[in-house]
Amino acid sequence: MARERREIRRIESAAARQVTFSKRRRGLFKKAEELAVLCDADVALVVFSSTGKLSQFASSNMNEIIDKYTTHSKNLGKTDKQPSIDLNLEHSKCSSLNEQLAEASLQLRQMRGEELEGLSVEELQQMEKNLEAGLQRVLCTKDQQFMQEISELQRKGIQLAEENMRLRDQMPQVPTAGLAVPDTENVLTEDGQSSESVMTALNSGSSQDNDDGSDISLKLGLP
Amino acid sequence: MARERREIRRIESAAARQVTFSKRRRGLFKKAEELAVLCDADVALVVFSSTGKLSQFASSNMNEIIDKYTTHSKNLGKTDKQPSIDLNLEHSKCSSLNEQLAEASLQLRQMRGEELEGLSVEELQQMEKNLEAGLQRVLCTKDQQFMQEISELQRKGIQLAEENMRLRDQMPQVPTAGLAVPDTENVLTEDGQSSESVMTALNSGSSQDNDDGSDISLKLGLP
DNA sequence: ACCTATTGATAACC
DNA sequence: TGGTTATCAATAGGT
Repeated sequence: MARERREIRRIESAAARQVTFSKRRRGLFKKAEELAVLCDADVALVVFSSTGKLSQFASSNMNEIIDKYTTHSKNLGKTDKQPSIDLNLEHSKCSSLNEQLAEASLQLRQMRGEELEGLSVEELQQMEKNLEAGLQRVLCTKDQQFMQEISELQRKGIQLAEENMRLRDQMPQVPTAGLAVPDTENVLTEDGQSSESVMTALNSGSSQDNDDGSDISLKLGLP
Repeated sequence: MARERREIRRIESAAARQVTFSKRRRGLFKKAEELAVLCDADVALVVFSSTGKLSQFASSNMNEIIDKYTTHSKNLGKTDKQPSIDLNLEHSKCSSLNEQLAEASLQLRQMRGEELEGLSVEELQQMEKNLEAGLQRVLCTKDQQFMQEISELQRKGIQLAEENMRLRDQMPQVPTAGLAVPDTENVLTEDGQSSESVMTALNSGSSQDNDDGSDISLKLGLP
């Protein structure tokens, strides 16, 4: 319902998923409340985000509604009893967690290339796709961090060069023979960065495009 | 949202209320499911109509979600006492499992390239290595399965060809004019598969080649 | 149950 | 996270 129709399947980008979650959750809760008010219904809504955060809505009292629900569904489900309901709950939760954990670690092992024997060709192709996508994102992130580190080093280098220059100025008796010191070039900006360092960072930043053949050359514009 | 705006307050007419309830309930459940799918969230929705009829939706298992809910809200809501040592044991087991599960799913998400922001360059490099290794093994396994499938198909093809030859020997009165082999085509093999089904399998199998560069061409050495 | 004018929700962008 | 806008989706009222 917006600029463009969206397919109803898991949003891959974690950031986009989070944004959509916030917006749609708000909408869902609003509609739940409207249904409760308009139609005099008893509504309970529980949502766990993919990061495990809980949101809830209940038109009356959540626990009452849950009780009412369990009572209703119990009529079809169970004749079970004795050993303390709480303990049963905990235990089933444990089992469920155990299963989830087993599944998750199987997936992890498979992503590392272990225990692939039972998989179909289609599943293998899917894994290949996922691994390649993950690898791409990892490479991207790594490159970004490299670039960041480089910018930082460049900044420090220039700072040092300026310090250097100042020191030389204070010692006019030392002859600055040879290649050195184009002096007045590095002019300080407010925050202490020189205009040159900013330009260098910009240039290295735009050179990022191929996956891992990053050939970043580090040049400290040393005087 | 329609011909006319409707105030959000209880609908007095029972008939109109019922109609609106049906329509809006459907919409609400749809949106609940969409949120669950799009955002990978765990959603539970329980609705009692004003006449007491129950409707429910749960993205996974209703009881599990309710358990998770009660556990969560217990942590904030209550000064609960000593719920028996057994229960404490179970609970600590649960917590540990929960932590492990959280860790495992974080790793999975990171292998899929999400939530990489906090990682150091070293960690990223390690992940890159793992992903590449996993990818290699997946590709290997996939190729093996392809080859296995191909061998199997070749075996069956040869079997069929032999069968074919035998049949022709037994029917010398049929002139093998041209390429066509009318009506005697569907001859059962030992395991009950017809030759036609095998040919179909061969065709569909060999059409898979362009995603990883393996271009295996299948030739049945037909007599 | 179906139809459509209209309102409401929201995807993409900032 | 919160605001804006162009679009898509839900639905109120009528048939």
